[in-house]
Amino acid sequence: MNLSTIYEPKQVEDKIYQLWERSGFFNPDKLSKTAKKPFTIIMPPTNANGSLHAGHGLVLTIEDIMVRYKRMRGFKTLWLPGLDHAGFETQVVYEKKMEKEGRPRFKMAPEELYKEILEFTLENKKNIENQTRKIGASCDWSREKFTLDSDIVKTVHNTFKKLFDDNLVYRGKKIINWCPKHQTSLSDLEITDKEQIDKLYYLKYGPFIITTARPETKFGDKYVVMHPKDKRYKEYKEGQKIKLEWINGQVTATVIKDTAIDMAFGTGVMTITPWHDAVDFDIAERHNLEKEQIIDFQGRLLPIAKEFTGIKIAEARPKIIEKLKSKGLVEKIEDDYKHIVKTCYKCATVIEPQIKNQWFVKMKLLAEPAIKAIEKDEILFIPKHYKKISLHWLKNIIDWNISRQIVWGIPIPAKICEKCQEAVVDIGDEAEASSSPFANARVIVDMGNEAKKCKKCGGELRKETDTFDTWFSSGQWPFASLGYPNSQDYKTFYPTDVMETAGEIIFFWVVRMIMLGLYITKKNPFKNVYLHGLVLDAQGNKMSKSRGNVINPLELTDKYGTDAFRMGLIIGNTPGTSLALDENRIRGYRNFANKIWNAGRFVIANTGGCNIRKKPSLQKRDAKHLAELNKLVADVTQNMDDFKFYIAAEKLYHYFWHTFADKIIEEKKESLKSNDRKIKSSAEWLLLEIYATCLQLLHPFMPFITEEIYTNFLPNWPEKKLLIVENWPYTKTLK
RNA sequence: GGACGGUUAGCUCAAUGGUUAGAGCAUCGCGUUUACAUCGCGGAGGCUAUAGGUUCGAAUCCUAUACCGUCCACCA
Repeated sequence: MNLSTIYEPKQVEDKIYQLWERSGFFNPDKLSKTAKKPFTIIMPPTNANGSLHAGHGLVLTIEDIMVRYKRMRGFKTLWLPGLDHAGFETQVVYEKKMEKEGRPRFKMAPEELYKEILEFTLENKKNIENQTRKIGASCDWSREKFTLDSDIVKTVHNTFKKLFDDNLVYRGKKIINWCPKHQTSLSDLEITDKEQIDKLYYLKYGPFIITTARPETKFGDKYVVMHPKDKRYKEYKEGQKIKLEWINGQVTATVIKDTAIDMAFGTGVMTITPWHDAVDFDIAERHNLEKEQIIDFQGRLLPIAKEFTGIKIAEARPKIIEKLKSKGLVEKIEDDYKHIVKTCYKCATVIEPQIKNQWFVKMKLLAEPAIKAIEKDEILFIPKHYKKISLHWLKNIIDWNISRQIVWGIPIPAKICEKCQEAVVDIGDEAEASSSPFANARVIVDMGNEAKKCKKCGGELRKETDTFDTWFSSGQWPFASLGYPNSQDYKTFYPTDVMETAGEIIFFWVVRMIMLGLYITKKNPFKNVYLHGLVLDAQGNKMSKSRGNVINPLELTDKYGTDAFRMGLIIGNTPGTSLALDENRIRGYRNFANKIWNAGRFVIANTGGCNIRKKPSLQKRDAKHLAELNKLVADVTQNMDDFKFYIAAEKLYHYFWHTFADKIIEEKKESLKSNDRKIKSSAEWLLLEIYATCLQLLHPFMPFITEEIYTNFLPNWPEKKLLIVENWPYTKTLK
């Protein structure tokens, strides 16, 4: 190894990745026949709407470590990569792009928009795949899946049909979260609470004083609600009618008593707007009250507002108050009313609750088996506290709105009667599923055409235009991506072993995968859930485009090498806690890579004739060093099995640098000069043995440099393989 | 209002009830001995947030308090 004293990652990484890809060992079918026991990780499908960020770097590194370790342990190891169309997320990204280009989205035909986003996604695909390779991910590209592949769409449709047939899906006119900017409904998880200070208005409503922060919704209010036990209002009876003067003239109010009222808030009386408030909606449902829309889906007032019709609500509010003042209906106004408003998690627009016909999944029954599985520890969470968090959420679960009014997604395979709104789920004759991923993703899913007229009323049926919440399809990813129900892969690799993803999306994704997996396959989709935290910048701030502190992982791998980048992500990062990504640390691990390189140069130069398979009788001190190494192997193996990669990596770092390089090599320099053949050969064998073993142990963490040295510079001995499929040293110590 | 975390060296974080609580970065001193200056050797830096308790033994387990953070929740 007559090479430079500096390790040059750029001259190594691409070459080595190609070597691995050509070897075929990413594919479990190409591994040794002795590899029988499967080990499976399904990669969280990458959003196909941009580039990799540091968080992806962490996902790929952690999973690659697990996968490389298990592969070396002799498992039939599958790491299945995937891409997510990421419905709403991608459409938002694309709309922003269109906005910049000055092209309004809502003027575009849905098919056109779909086509453009598909093209955009395909462009990103190559980019993302190459970046994934740069991180060193040893995933099986031959099995790559995309959430819009026709076979995936088919699985998703079948699941939807089964839910519908089992009466677990319904189409209902319920109050939903409506984003006026994006013109779609959102699930409860896609809402961000924001604290805000507004005015609180005390208004005279007949004999009552009511409080509201949203006078613009009050046009249609005709129910006045109070707590049944409120003594202040005991003279008013349920159902009692009261004539009173309101914004646009006289109205008749009806008294309603409901325990949802907080007697301590304001005056203990409120009027309700069931169309635009979830609490009010519930009250109206309980008492079977009329509901009326006041604000349209663009956020403008409807004709019920008379002279305010067509005005945006923010603009209308002060004008309405002016009118109320002129009529003497304003009692007082508080300026510092602090309250929570719901906003769209993507654009921060204030959510306007609306009543709309939407598709919902009943979650209570689906949650029960998941609760049991988690309580019985059939699924283990790392870190443990996520068990409690999941259970708490599952036990308080509410129905899930799975329909979105966006084009970029899997169409909901249903028809709806124009007349009576009866829905038919019609998955029809789908085209045969294709085995080729992504390329065959279809723009529009073929729907069966059997149902033409409504069975109930004979009315015309129209195709549903809504698409699924993207999490509805990714919630089925473990079994869908493996080709449920008939494929050999599904039979071999499901249930999977580990689901590794960001703790942030535990409700969005992980828990829903458990529910849907159990519902469809009757099996837990995975045995372990490993959740990592956020990757923050060096100052501990969340990375965001607006803050301008986004770290591009590729810049770091370029600067310091992928191996150093990976070590920087792993060491000091315990599961579940966020990690401040400090460039200085990565530089430290680049130095470590260099240490490995130079120690290699020394070992190889001084052990030329040594055959590692022929162990000489060791000097006493050397035997002690070997015993110490074996202790390290046992410890590290245990750490790997316990998912404690941060400890394993740190131990290896320390052993290699401060024990092997600093002490053992220095000590053996004398022995290597010795004329006593016994002393010399003992030292040579020991150095080579320790060095080779360290390369094996370090390989999951630092795959490039270790493979490069192991394969290209270490002497050849019988049965030596590519490091990626070399036996994990533990198997040696077992003998 | 509920739930879940966290508090350890200047900074970022480890520590599987058991020697003297460890790393990296930063810092200070010394050192070019042909594997490596992307280096080596050495040092300084801690009442492990606070107060109790359990234990032969606690950073670690329990209780309370304080502060920081995250998530969930329908107060108009």
